[in-house]
Amino acid sequence: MLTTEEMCRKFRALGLKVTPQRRFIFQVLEGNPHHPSAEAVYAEVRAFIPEISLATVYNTLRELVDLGELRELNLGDGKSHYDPDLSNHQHLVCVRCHAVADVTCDIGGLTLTPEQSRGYRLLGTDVTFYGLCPACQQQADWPGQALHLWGVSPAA
Amino acid sequence: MLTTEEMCRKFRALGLKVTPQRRFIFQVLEGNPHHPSAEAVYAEVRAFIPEISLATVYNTLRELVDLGELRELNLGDGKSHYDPDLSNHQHLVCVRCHAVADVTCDIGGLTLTPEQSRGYRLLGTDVTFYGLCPACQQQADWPGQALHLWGVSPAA
DNA sequence: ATGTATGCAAAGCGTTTGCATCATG
DNA sequence: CATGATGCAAACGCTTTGCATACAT
Repeated sequence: MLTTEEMCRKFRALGLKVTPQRRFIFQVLEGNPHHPSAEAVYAEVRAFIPEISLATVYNTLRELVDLGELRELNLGDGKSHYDPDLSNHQHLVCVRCHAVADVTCDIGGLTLTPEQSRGYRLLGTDVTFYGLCPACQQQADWPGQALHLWGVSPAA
Repeated sequence: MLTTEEMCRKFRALGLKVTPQRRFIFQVLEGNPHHPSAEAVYAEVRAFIPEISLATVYNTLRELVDLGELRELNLGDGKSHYDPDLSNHQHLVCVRCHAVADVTCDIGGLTLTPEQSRGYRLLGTDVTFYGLCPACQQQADWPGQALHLWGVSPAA
């Protein structure tokens, strides 16, 4: 994502208005490494604008996603998470507590042959790694059955 | 997933009961290549048991997923899809109509170094390709902005 | 006979939308 | 001043759950 000031300029250039609500949302997202959910962004922005509504947060997040300034992530917990880091990186997600670590790994080898792509025009590839984070490995109460929730290929 | 008969045996062995509802759900899923949603499974099973409830379908699908007999897929359309094919394969999803093609491509090169895995115990890797299916490439009404909805690394 | 599964309906959760009001450009 | 954004609350779609009844074992 661009910096807050650059985002404000971009919004104005597109005929969109820069409200205090939007500016604070930009600010909360700028450089945010925590992959926050909409609710988490809402909570953070409320520290600055207590009256902001959750709907405004959702609307602004969607605009940023549509503008290509924000990545929407599915971490498997049923809610969308948002990542302002547009650089080529992947995510390593804890299947138990949904903690996320950024991973930079070369996925250049992942190409589809013409037979494999079946006439699809390939637009992008999502690679997500699933595992147990250090903290959750300590916990004894993990049933161990939930890997299947993730539609995942077994680890090598 | 196992065959319907094998699934019935497995359920009984686990102390779970084999009802006509469950047997038909197994049957609809067995070898099903269509990555159906819960609603789609419900529709198909209703052809055999018109009185079955959607809740029963959801409950049985979840049991199968928990038993590791069914893969739950997120195709980006907001609902879960189910895949009885447990073999190592990936999915190529149309970002416009959510059509799905199975892809078998070697992801063995996707390994994380110890520094990359940050102490996580790696359980699996999800690779999903996004693109435009042949039919949707014909449509002119595609805004082309929605790639960002997918948290995706740009195509090579 | 025991205990689990079922159907139904309601609740739950994340997200979107309608509408009157407000404020940016 | 005109258009687009806001807040609120209601609606939404998917999924889960509570409960009384029915059925598999």
